This record gives sequence, C-alpha cells and structure tokens, in this order.
Amino acid sequence: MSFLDCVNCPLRIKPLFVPFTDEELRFMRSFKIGEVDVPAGGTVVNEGEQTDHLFTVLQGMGTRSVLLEDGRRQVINFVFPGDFVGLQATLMGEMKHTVRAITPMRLCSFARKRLWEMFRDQPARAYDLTWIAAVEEHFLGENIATLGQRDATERMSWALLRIWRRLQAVGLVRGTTVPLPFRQQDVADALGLSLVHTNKTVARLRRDGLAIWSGGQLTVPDLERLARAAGIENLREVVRPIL
Amino acid sequence: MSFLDCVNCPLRIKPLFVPFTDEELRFMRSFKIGEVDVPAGGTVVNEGEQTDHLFTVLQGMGTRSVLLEDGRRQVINFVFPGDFVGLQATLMGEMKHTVRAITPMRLCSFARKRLWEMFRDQPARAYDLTWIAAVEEHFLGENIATLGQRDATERMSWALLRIWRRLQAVGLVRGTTVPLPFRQQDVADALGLSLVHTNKTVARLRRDGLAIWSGGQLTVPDLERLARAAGIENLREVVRPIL
DNA sequence: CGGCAGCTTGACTACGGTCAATGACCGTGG
DNA sequence: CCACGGTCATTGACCGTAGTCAAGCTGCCG
Repeated sequence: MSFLDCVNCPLRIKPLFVPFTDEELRFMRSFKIGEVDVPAGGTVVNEGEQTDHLFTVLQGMGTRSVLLEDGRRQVINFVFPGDFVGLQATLMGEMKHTVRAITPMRLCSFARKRLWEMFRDQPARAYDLTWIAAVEEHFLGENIATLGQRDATERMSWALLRIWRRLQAVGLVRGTTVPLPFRQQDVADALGLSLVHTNKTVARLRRDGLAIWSGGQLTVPDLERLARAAGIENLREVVRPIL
Repeated sequence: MSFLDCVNCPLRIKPLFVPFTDEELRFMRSFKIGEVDVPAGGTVVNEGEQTDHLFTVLQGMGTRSVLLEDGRRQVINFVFPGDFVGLQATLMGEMKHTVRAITPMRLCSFARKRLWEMFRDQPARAYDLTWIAAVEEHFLGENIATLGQRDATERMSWALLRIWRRLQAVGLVRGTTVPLPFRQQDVADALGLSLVHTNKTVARLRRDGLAIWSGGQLTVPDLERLARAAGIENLREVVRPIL
C-alpha cells in the first residue's frame, strides 16, 4: 500500500490513547482504506452533506463549525491529530457541522459502508467508537460550561491551555511552545467573543506572561498559573481510544 | 415482573424514536433489570462517581449540570422521557456531569456489567447506542452555537421552543401548552444568563405573546413566530433510537 | 402567622460589542 | 523593484446588553 500502515502509526502509541490489542491492530489495518490530504482552508466534510468516508486525523489541525442562518459562525471545537471525523454523517444521515482544515491535513480514511461490519464483527472496536463519542460529548459539555459561565479572560486562558495540553499529548510541543495556526477570528468564533475583544484578551494574557500567542506559536511559561487563571484544577488529559 | 414490560412501553412507539425490531424488543426485555424512582430534587447520577446502572428516562424531567470549582453551575441540557443516562460512567469510568430530577422521575435501569454483552451479542443495539451518543453530541453542538452566538432573547426563544417541541414529541402537549417544571434559575444556568436577566427576558416574551411561561406551564401560541425569534428554520425533531 | 423559595422590578454598573482607523506581512503583477 | 490589494493583527473611542445589588411580592408549608 502507498499509505501509512497502522503498524507504524506514530499516533496510536501516544499515552493519550488506549493501546491497540493485536486483534484490533490487525482489524484496523484492513479497515483503513487510504489517506486523504486536504489543503489549508479546504473542507473535510460539509454540514448537511453525507460522506462516503469516516476519518481519523493523522496530521494537521482544523475546526468543527456550524453556521447560523444569518451568517454567524460558531466553532464547536478544534480538531487535532487523533480526532475522529464523520460519525454523524454515518449515523444520522448527514453531518451537522462542517470540518475545515486550517493547516494542511492528512486523514486516515475508512469506508462508511463497512462501519456496520465493524459493529457486527469487532465489538471491541464498536465499543471504542462509542467511547470516543462519549468523550467528545464530555468535551462539548466542558465547552458549554465555559461559554455559559466564564468571562473573556477565563475563556481564553481555558482554551489556550486545553489546546496546549492536547498538542503536547500528541508530541507537538517543543519546550513550552506549540504551533497555533488558528486565526484570532477562529478562536473568537469558538469562544463566542468578538474579534476585537478576543484580540484585547490575547494581548492581556501576553502582557501578563500567562500565555504568549503570536506568530502562529503559543508559549505557556507556567501551566499552573494559566490553569489558575482559567479556573481549571484538573490538568490531566482524558485517555481515550483511537480508530 | 413488577415493572413495565418493554412490550407495553408507551415511549418507544412515538414517532420521535426509531421502532424496535422484534429481535431488539426481545433483547431489551431481558436487558432491562428494573425501574428506579427518584423524587423531585433527587440525584440520578453524580458527577465524578461511578454507577452500577444505565438508565432510560421513562417519566419526569431533570437537568444535566456541571459545577465549576468556584460554585458556578452550568446546566448542560435538560433531560426528558426517552433520554439515555449514564453512558459516560460506564465508558469513561466516571460521570462527567450530574443528573438531577426536577420532577419525580422514573427510569428504566440496565446493568452496567451487561453493556459489553450487548456490544458482543447485539450489534444492532450497540449501533443504536452509538447513534444516540452522536445525536446527543449534535444537540450539545447546537447548544454551544446558541450560547456563543445568540443574545438573551434569541437564547430564551430557542430554549423554550426546543423544550416545547421535545415534550410534544413524547405526548406531553395539551393544546398549545406543555408542563415546564424548571425554575427560572435552572434555565438561567442553562443559557448562561443571570437570574434577573432571565426573568426579564421571559417577561418580554410573555408580553409579546411569543411564549407564555408561568405557573409551571409553557404556552406557545404560534410556533412559527417563536421560531423566527429564535433564529431557527428547521422545526423537525431529530429521530433517534431509544434503549 | 412566620419563614422560605421562587418570581418580579428598578437603579446602577461594567464587560464585551461595534465602529473605525492603522499597521504588519505577503503574494502578485506592472 | 516596487506598488497594490488582500488578509490578519492591533488599538482607541463609544455604546449597549446583560450583570449586580437591592427591595418587594407571591404562594406555600409548618
């Protein structure tokens, strides 16, 4: 094959993910049908559409977003390596949000048609997929709590910390710095803030040395301090399966 | 048995839910191990705790909520008949939110230990459970869009409309009125608004005749008009499976 | 009757939105 | 080579939605 063999997948062995059994590894190698590259700015899946494929992000970052009728956009959350994409299209008949690539992305692809086969023959993998959905649900719940209860500074601290930790978990940290390719507008749409206020909030965190986001890089000198600003106590990332 | 036989379940035959096959019905009758009653104000499952049971709500309403460290509370969403409770505890090791009964609730209970058995022997039911999780994910996404993008009037219109439609779908509407047992504080915590502002917003909708919420009852004289105020185009409820 | 929980209303405040202008950077084409 | 236009980041001035504080009201239960 011309694409990455799951055997050599650098992602699945990260401590963020539940390790594969031999049986699972064998199945995933047959389940994976290829890879898809999406250029920066491209669309992975589109709200309202069906897709023939399910994906696991191998490289790159993106956003999940929905559009309100009047054009307002909400970024539901960010998409990082290891995240699963396309479940809704398969189960509910259509995607309920759009996934857009911010950096160039490479995704492992699976055939939608064979998902049922997985449920029938690989209950352990089906269980893991449900687990993944439950974890996603948990994250969205956290997100709701942030939008509903935290002010702008707390929101921004919270978001930057979560992103930093997530990227660290997939090995994208160098020292105290991770790449952060999103525009301020993307983060504004994620946090429910205006672009202007987002900018001013980022500037404040930068001045205070809590989180330095600039030039596509995010540096967090002191995790604990940022966590305190965000009102987070638990810094541990939730371990989850990966498909 | 001393509890409701799934054969006679009034919920599962509602058009809101995907019908059972005979095989599924047979399995569910064996999978259901009993019923649990929770008084108004009681706790169904607690954030941070494990549970021995999974539940499907048979009667009554409640809230899913998380507590921030400093005591602020966010209501993630509301719980209505037909909703599934406890997935996270089973898959992730602990509940990530609390489910509290607002009215007295009756829940069908299932043994957590037997969930794996379901994945192994009943792939169709496992598939449905994942489907349910995906639908839940979709709702949380909608919720995030509302908190992030809509102002107080839109949020309230949106929430009351969603609740009204959901209760109608399970047969709790009489004319244009449904029971609405939540306190204004509950809705305030759900919408990320202060109690005072929630009250004023409810009052405005009432004055304008868009939605009359008073005395534990919600009347929506004109769905279309309320939908317009909420910025919703699609009034159709998402059909989903039920366990 | 008193106390409590929940709802209502008014006065004041402030966080975050809107508007507008400017700056930094970059790719393209004259 | 540099001018131009586009995208994104930044900053200041002003404004409005929603938060806070405080008081009063209603209904219910002991």
